[in-house]
Amino acid sequence: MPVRSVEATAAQAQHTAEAKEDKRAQELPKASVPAPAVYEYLPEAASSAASAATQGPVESWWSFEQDGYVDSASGYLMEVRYEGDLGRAVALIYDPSTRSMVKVPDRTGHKPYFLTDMMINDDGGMPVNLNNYKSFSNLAVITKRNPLTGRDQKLTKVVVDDPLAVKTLRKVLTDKGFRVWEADIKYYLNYIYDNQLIPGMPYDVSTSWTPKEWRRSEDLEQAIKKDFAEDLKQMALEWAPIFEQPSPMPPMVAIDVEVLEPGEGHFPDPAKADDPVISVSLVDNEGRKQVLLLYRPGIEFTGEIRVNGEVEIFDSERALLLEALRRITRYPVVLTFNGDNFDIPYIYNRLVNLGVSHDDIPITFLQDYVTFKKSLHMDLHKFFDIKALQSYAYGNRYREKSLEAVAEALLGQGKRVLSKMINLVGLDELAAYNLQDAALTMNLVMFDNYLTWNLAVLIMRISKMGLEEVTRSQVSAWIRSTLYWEHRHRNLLIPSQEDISSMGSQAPRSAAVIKDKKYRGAIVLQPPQGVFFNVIVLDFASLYPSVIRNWNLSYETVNNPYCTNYIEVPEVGHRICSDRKGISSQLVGLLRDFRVKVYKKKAKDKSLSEGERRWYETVQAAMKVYINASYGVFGNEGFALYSLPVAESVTAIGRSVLLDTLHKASELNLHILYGDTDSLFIWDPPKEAMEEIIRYVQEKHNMDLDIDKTFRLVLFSGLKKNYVGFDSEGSAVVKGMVAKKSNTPDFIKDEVMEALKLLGSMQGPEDIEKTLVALRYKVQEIYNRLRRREYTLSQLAIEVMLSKDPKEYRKNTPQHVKAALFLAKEGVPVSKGDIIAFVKTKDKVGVKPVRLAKLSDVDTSKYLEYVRSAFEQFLLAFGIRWDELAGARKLVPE
DNA sequence: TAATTCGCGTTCAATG
DNA sequence: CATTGAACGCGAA
Repeated sequence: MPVRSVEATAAQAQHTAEAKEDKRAQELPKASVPAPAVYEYLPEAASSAASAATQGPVESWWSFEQDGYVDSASGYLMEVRYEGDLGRAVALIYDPSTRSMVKVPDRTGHKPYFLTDMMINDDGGMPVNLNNYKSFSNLAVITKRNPLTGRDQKLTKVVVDDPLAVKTLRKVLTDKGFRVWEADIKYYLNYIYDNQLIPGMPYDVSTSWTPKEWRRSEDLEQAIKKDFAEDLKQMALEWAPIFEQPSPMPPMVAIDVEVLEPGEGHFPDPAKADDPVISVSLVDNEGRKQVLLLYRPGIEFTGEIRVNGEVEIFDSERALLLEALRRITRYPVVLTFNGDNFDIPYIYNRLVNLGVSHDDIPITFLQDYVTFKKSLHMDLHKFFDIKALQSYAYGNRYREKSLEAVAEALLGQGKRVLSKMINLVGLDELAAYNLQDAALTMNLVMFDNYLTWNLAVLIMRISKMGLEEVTRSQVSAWIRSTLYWEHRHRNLLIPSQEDISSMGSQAPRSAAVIKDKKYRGAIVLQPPQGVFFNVIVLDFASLYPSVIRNWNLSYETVNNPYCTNYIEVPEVGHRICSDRKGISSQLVGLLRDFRVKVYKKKAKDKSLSEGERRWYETVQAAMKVYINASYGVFGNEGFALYSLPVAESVTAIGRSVLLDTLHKASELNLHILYGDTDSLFIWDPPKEAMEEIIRYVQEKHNMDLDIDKTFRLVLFSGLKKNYVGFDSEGSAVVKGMVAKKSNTPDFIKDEVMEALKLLGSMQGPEDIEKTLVALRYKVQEIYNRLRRREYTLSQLAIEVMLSKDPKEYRKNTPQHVKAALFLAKEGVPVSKGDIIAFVKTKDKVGVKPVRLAKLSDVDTSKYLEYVRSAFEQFLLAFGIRWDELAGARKLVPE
């Protein structure tokens, strides 16, 4: 939803919505447990404002609070914004000594600008006259090194008074045929880059920025000087403090808002805010829990539910909202779950509807999100939607990005279930429900010693983006930002995509295996079919990042005609410059070395405290997210430094390293069973040969080949990316199998896991026979249960995610979409990202949403097919087909 | 405003 | 009605 229009709509709605003020309560709600306080709204500063809060326009409700602007500050830099009213960048600084947020408008005189090749005439005049443009400030001649040519280049800096003017003036110049650079960078990021600031770190700021007592570690600096590559030492010393400095710990509050629902199947619209807010909850990181309720005739405390928090009842919705807002904005950091799209705009528009002036509401609508004038807003819905974090930091533990799903997966705690429609529940139940949501939101940031918060802070420091930006953008924006900052650090011109693509050939030189892909990826060896005892899995530690580092891969080092010395990439033939170090190669190398040589060790160092170890664990996790994505972004057309030859070279080198290692392995008479991208499965190897191959890879390729797993037993189905390994404790590692997939019904997953226990108990080949007998019995049992309908609907449910809105499916209508459309018809809203649970039915459509289905609708034979394919995958390892095991005739139901 | 390719299983829908 | 390629979702790396 375009946030700007929210504001406009609210403004228009303003005069229609007045005079909706709730009548004074005729009676107080009945006494309940705990006894609620009934408040009349009394602002702290002026009692004369008390009546104003419930009638007529509010005069200076907000301005009696300090606006927070200061000339100088000392504390953690959390965000930089551009404020149009001031016409300046404003830094938000968290000051730990007062535990508050202050705002420091720029005093360094920084202004928006962009670069062009239009040079000033000898007489000082301009080839294109920009003086007529209102926001034009001045021109300056500067010199930057062009990373593509490797040469210094004179450029004209076009300085303006307003970031919007960058857009106008760049067009003026490009229309005249001049080239422009760095015109797409958001102004506040330019401010950070030009001042070489590191968000998340402490500063003293007044007319200039000075780092404030950054923590250093003597030991670490020694280690860097000793262990890091020559070209990275200086950079590493400069970077080290960002991993050592403790993270800021400001007071935080999580909030959640409940609104009266407009009717069955309809949801409140934040753009209109027609329906009253009936409850606002605040839960902070020091244990305070508050809930502000709206009095409604007929809705009372039942006394049945204990509310774990302070409860207050307001007879005026406006007073409730203003008071809630007053409390919320005292906190430097505000957390929500979906606050960008719901809670915050709702509060804003609702207050406008209730007659409060825009200027009196300390909420601000920025370009991409909604926040507070003097506090930061972190929307966890956006944060947990960041794919790189989902997989590398949270281990893919959640799939759906709802509060319910994320909290259940990460905290083991769900939302409260309402006993009836929210409009009708008693006030105690409403309060408990509302509080629980805010508490879950707070916990998602605090669990595991503030893992989420610390991750955000570390990524701020690495990416050089403010908290609000970093928690709302994907990994490619982080990497772009880090690289831009490094370009400024080295006085390098940031090239345009066109500069990069026109430098050398961008055409792919390898054919992808899958159609519609741009270039070839990794090798997957064909595994055998069978049962193998004693299997060692070797894998390359961070193969692709190591390739990027060792081969000096970067957008400016690949196919660069300005280079004199080259190394050719095997198979694809791209030429890698060896004259100088590539910037992304260095960044990836730096993070990789920090992670491997320092922080993975520190995370396990028993001489450190538990708290320190957890911090370093988070540090290494943040680095992992970064380096793992570093290859992929170069293959993404949307990435600012997109370079197909870089991505293609990475995979080509990866393939050649794997193949060479494979070749060496066979020379050593090692029996390779399987391998995928960066791994090799070796059958019962002699120890010496293993040591030999590890040494070989180290010397020949300068890469770490590690023993990743030692399997007592591996079952190969004969399919790629599909096997089960058992370690010495008998616990199973299942890869790729039907039984592992999230869209497989639970009863199958459970039954397969049971069966795997049988298999895991095999000690040697002699046990195979009797295991098969047990398996046969198990399958028969499943069949019988299915036939007798002993599994519940939820065990039979198939859960599939809508990758787009149901209406967007044009070519096909998959089953989960059919079920989703069914739900939509029943008034249940369904949209992109939702997980649809359905069962297979005997009717013509063949599917039904679980919540609308009965056990008798279920088509048993379809489920038997599912069971078959799940079991067949590991039966294949024994060379047995399903029919042989189950006896085909017996298993045809009905 | 978007990290990549490789591989498998199920289902849809076009084709005859 | 059988066959087949494409669409789709999900996982491995």
